[in-house]
Amino acid sequence: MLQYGHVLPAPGPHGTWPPALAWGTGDLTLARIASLGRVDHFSPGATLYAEGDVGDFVYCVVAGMVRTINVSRDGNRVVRGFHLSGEFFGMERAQRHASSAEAVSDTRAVRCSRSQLDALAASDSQIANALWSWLLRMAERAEDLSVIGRASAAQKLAYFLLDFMGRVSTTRSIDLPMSRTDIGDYLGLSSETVSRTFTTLRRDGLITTQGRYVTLLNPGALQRMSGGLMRGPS
Amino acid sequence: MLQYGHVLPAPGPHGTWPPALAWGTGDLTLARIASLGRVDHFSPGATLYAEGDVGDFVYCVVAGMVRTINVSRDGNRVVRGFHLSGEFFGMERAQRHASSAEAVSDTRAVRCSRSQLDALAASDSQIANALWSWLLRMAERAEDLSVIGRASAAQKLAYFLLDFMGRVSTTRSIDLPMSRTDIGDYLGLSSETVSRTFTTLRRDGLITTQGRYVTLLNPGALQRMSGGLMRGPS
DNA sequence: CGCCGAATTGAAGCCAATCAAAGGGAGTGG
DNA sequence: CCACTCCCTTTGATTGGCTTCAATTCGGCG
Repeated sequence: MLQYGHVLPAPGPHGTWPPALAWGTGDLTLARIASLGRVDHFSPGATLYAEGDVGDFVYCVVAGMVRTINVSRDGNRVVRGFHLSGEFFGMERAQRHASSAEAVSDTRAVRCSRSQLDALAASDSQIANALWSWLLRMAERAEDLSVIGRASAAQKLAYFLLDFMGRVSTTRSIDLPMSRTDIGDYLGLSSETVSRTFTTLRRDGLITTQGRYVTLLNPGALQRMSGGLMRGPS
Repeated sequence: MLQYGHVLPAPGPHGTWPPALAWGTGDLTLARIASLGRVDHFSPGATLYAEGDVGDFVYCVVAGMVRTINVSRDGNRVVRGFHLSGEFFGMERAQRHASSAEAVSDTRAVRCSRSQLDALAASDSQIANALWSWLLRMAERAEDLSVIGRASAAQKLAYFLLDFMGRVSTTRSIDLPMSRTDIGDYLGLSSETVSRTFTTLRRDGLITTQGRYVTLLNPGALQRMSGGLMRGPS
């Protein structure tokens, strides 16, 4: 993180505020972005880039899922974010990547240089909008995360599920290809606690699970449970 | 934040990256900022503005300290930040303030409209630099806070003390006018735990305290204790 | 079928929150 | 000047939630 969202002051030198919020990952924009560069394939666990790598590139997920992570000196792992189809990642302040990026599931992602993306955004307002939406999302998520540290395991997981539901689908079923450990390292919980909390939510009739798929039976209750951490359906 | 792009050298689509990092709150800039508007005085506990207030104003602390806070529906208080002399606050994305601002100690602060500040920053590169530094600092602190949720009480407090030492003084003595409760609400701890942790650090010979003043006897040990949360001396 | 990693479940320990009480320090009024 | 009060801090005791360690089950794949 610490990508543009935290730092960029305005939606462009003379843009309106807030910018149109169409989270412009419709097929058109996604296809156009994908056409920017070569689409590479990554198997689960593959590394797209490592922390400290120099690279003036920006990435966009075309299919699958990518996680960005940090590993501290003492071996603690922090998952900074999960990135889904149509979402950008790898934009950072410094020239070196502050996080590593790994494929969670079978993933196709396109890499393009910043200059390319700049040029594209300048000529394509849809892409510019998509980028802006992304920035706003990053900023909001950063703010959420600063609050989520105080929350209980159930609150954190409820937040996590609602966040994913909002991002990934129009239905109440979501695909969670990442492991419990990944989720735990994202929310600041142990994998066992994540598992236990899933069990609790299941027992309380709030969700059902079948393998990687989770169905949110009662998003309203989850919303209430999350304690208003979510900032609207975004 | 997110409103200053028309004036500052946007690092986004068309700017250089990263921007120059001079943290330009030298006396000159501070004096110039203070000369921008009327300098108001606030007694401890006084409210500068409240969450939800509409106000197209930006603030800069001239002397004293300001805290920005949120109170959730169920009464939980979160301190978003402490703002010292020369630091800006009140810049927010929306037109309404997302947090309340209160004076911690006797405080003098200058308020100016965004348009005024824009104009000033456009004509004064020192002030533009100060604003940029402020944005970067905010970004870094946001990132720190997203990690600090995972830390132990001692790690959090060590981080807090080091952060303040870096901001407030060139010596190892810092003035902490805020209450234990304030610190706790900032770090996500109870006031009792903050107090206990101070006691522990004192007993271990890492700090001494006299009233509001804390002396860091062994910053290196605190640094190690904080687990590398701090990102350099900023 | 058997293997291996992940998920689940159980039991114990630890850290911080909470409840409760005692100890300063500053300001006020007698 | 002293006594009193109020608020914050400190310390103690208990509780609760999460982590850790450990064992079992589940699911995918050769």
